[in-house]
Amino acid sequence: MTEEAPKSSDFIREIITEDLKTGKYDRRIHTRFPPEPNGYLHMGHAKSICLNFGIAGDFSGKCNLRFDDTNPEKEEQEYVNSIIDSVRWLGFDFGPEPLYASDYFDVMYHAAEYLITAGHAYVDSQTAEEMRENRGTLTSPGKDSPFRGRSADENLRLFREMRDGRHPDASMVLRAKIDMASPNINMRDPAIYRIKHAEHHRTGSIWCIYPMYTYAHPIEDAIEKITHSICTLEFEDQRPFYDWLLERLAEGGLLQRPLPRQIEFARLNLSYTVLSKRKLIQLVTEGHVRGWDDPRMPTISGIRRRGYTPEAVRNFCERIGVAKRDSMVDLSLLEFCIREDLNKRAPRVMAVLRPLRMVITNYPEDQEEELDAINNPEDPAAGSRKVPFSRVLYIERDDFQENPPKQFFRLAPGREVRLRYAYYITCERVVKNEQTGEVVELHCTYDPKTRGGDSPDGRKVKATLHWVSAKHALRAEARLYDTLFITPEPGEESGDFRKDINADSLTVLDPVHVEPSLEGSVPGSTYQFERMGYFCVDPDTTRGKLAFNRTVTLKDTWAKIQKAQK
RNA sequence: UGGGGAGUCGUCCAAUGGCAGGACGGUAGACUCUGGAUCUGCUUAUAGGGGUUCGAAUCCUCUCUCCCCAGCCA
Repeated sequence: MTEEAPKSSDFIREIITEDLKTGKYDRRIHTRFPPEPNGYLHMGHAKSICLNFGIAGDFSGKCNLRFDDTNPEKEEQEYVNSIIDSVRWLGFDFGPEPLYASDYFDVMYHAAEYLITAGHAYVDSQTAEEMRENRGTLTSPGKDSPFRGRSADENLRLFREMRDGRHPDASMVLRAKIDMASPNINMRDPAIYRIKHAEHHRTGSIWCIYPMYTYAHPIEDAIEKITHSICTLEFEDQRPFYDWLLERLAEGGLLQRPLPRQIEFARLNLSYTVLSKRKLIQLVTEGHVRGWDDPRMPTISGIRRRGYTPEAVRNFCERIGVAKRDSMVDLSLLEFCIREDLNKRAPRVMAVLRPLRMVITNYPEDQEEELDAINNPEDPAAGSRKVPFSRVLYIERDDFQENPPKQFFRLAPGREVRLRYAYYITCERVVKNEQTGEVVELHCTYDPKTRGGDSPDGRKVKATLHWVSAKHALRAEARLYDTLFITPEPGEESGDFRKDINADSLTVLDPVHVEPSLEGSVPGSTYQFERMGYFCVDPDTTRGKLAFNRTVTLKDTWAKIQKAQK
């Protein structure tokens, strides 16, 4: 079988294609996505997930979901659950169960004993401060620890005592013995095992020593026979150690070749948002948002609740590409992707967000009729539905102006417009609150001959308005979201991203009036509110009241004109 | 001032010695019972200098700028 080059390629897929050609890994491709369960997954992880699982798919390989759970103090089962959920939601299959680094603790421990025996590791009894001082600086070499010369026997004895709980946290640490003068600080005898008398979410209190990421990760990859270990740029300096460790272990016969290869790519940055676990956790704990799945959050659970689809996210990840240069992706691309997807699949409905009452004065008081409305012009198979019409309606407040500027061609006094799928109407009278001058109601007349929205005499109107029948409308709540931050790079100026938080990122509209066909909509279902945007039903919905999240607005030419005029 | 990376339209990604291209954005228009969608046009880039070559974004060289590394975090 000949491997076909994938359609969308990148430097990583090129490396893989080459490895396949040379038979380096016996024509086998195996990647992994290795999150630490210490937070919720976000869009940056989505990029990595799509890359790793995408490559597995492209090259008929496999991709493991593996929890990198080597630090019990920060990890929780709740995070494990949410991560599993997010990966599945994105549409990727890792089999019935994920894998866990903690399942390899025994192997890692024995590998450490081997390293000690072979003279490649030693127990250091320096304090953390002493270790830091002796590490040197970026420009000056480090100094050997006074404990560096301990015999293998003593090291082994001490390491076992560490394992057996005979020493308190931070009293000693196992270090790889490499070169304290290396220009690469990561090679200056990095710590590989530390003492932590902490309960692990999976191994409980079996262990009181835990491997460091630096040490654990290469071994995890090797155990799983990963071929290409793909990670982000900040691990680039770590690669020499990754290779060093695996080589030592292979030499000792603890691992078999071919060894996995680490490849680094640039992490995702998205304008007007933050993508770092530390910052996201802060947004949650400090109450800037309502939780990890707040629809304003760039977490997978957040965008999901916001109404994004897995298809849109995957498409986004494909469009942003993969490279090694630092970059900042425009939020507009993400929005484009979700509009593109929802345009094809979201049923259209009419909903009035900011209602203005309209009375059709020449429409009989007790008359009602049902008008045909198309469910999705992009999808003929979606069919049509009936929408009730009556004498009193709601239209959008923004669709009327008493003194319209030249480019405004919606409703105004004396002007005729179309009510979508209904009739042509003409504004005859504007009713105002005498005190405030606020427009409270419009009196209009309709042309019965235009039923359905077409004029037999061929006369044109410049605007079509959405509406709902007041009597039939369902009252609902709508949550409109704006970016969580007011600057493209939050915190860039001040150094504190919280200073750039958008105070108006959430607008709750209540009540909004939606057409009765929405009755009984279930959480997660998505609609296009015609002319307003894409909305999805929030889990907060109760039997009596629908709650909607605005996923994204429609492209709005009129808003653009208004903005340009300011 | 050590080491490791990276510099191509406003943004993201291509071009692997042979016409710098695509997408998003922006903009102008066509069409339209969503100021939506769709379609069309336009817009703008190889960090800088020197060199090799018939020919350089690509190779060599010098310079500049940006990012990462001094956790018993990952």
